[in-house]
Amino acid sequence: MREIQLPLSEAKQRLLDAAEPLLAERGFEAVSVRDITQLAKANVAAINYHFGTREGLIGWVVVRHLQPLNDERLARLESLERKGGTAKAAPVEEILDAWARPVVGLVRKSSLSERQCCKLLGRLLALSGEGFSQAMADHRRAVNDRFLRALTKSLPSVAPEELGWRMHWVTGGLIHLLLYQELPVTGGAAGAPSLEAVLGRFIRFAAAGLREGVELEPTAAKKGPQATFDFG
Amino acid sequence: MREIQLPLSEAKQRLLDAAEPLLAERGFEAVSVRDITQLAKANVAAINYHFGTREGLIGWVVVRHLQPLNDERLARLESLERKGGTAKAAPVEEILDAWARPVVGLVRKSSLSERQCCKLLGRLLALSGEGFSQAMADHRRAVNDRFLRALTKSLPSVAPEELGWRMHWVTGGLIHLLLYQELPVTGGAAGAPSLEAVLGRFIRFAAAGLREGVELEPTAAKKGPQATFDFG
DNA sequence: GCCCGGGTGAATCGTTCGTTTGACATCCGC
DNA sequence: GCGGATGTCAAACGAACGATTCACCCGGGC
Repeated sequence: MREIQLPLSEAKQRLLDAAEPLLAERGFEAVSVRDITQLAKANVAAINYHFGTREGLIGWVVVRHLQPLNDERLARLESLERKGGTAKAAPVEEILDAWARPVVGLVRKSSLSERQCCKLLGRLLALSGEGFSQAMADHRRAVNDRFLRALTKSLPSVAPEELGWRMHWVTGGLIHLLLYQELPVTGGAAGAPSLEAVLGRFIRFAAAGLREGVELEPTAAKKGPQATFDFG
Repeated sequence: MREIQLPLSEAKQRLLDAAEPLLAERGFEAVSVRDITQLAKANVAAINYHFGTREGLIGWVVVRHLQPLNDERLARLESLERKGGTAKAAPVEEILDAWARPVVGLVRKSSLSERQCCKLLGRLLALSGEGFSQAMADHRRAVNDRFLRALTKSLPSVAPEELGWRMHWVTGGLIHLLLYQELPVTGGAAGAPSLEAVLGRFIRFAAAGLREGVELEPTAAKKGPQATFDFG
């Protein structure tokens, strides 16, 4: 499922680099091809020439960010499961860490500012699969399934369907965190905490929510039908 | 702060009734005045005549839904605090109930379908105060402050700033719940649970997250500076 | 030298947008 | 009956949109 990262022509690169901060700040609907080409110092026709349509460019932005995110999520989860062996289930915090933490790697690697990259990622995640290519949508579903399975193994006393709902809400929390990270900071006495710190606190919060109702001595797992659950 | 609900002319009413399902389904940017007037069987000029501008109409939609929501939230919280007296703090679940549950009342009362009303409310909450009138923004801030204060009283061992962050994420969860309620349902063995049921499970989940780190015997509250925190 | 394909440029296409205009309809107080 | 609000209507406005056209430039192969 992991696609090769084909090298972009310099022109495509420049157009994408111009588009991304605009899309991050204003959202996908509020950016015109003229805004992008003007910032990229290119001609209006350039976008249609290189990407076919405006939506084609948006699609590139989507895969350029969500593909690495989902790849890294999967890689961390697999590393986690390899480390623990097949028998032992990974702790919830570590699963959530593998799920949420890759964001900081993307933000670091991106040429965008931290604020802009977070906003862009938040907007992309908020799409929830709408308007994705089939391959992207399938990949996303697969990652969701893998994480849900890991969580089910880690929290056998919580019904898988309930875990799906809870991850759905956790996803909403992460999106809100990425989109409006600056919101709660205003007026705070201390300075804004770093993204890593906020994510750490978010993971603890989310883990507690996922664990709700779990006794210290886990009851036997009630194996329900393994429904496909798309919590994104 | 509670504004009088001034009666609308029949034309305004009809335009708003036509606009709301469209805005719910497609979002605020993807609905044109012609879409609205066509559905309302009115003339294009009607919107500008009755609401000044397109944004004026959107503003009416905002207050028509968020004002009652925030009013009901405050009313329930006050009723909760009256019931418990000034000394005892309300349980987290009940505070969250007062915060989240009013949406089902709005959905019931609305002429929109449950799905559309939820989507519209989700979109409105996702605005997070952007593009609100000053009065609406102030009201929202006041409600947030009240709830944060109540939670701080109920969970004195959690730093108020931390509670602000956690409510920020809970807000994201609620928005995601309202916007994509249908998402996790596909493929589930059982039918879709009702909105009330989902909200109840969400409240339990959120309460567990808010309580994270709280010991059974609460430690002494560390009174930090009461920063204004806008978690919406 | 020559051509030819990849790429750029200015200009323009047709469409849709929010808003405005001015003529016309309707109703109420006088 | 008549004048003046109060709305509604078709038509048109200017601006912005995504997309396209066509002339042009430039580098490597024949």
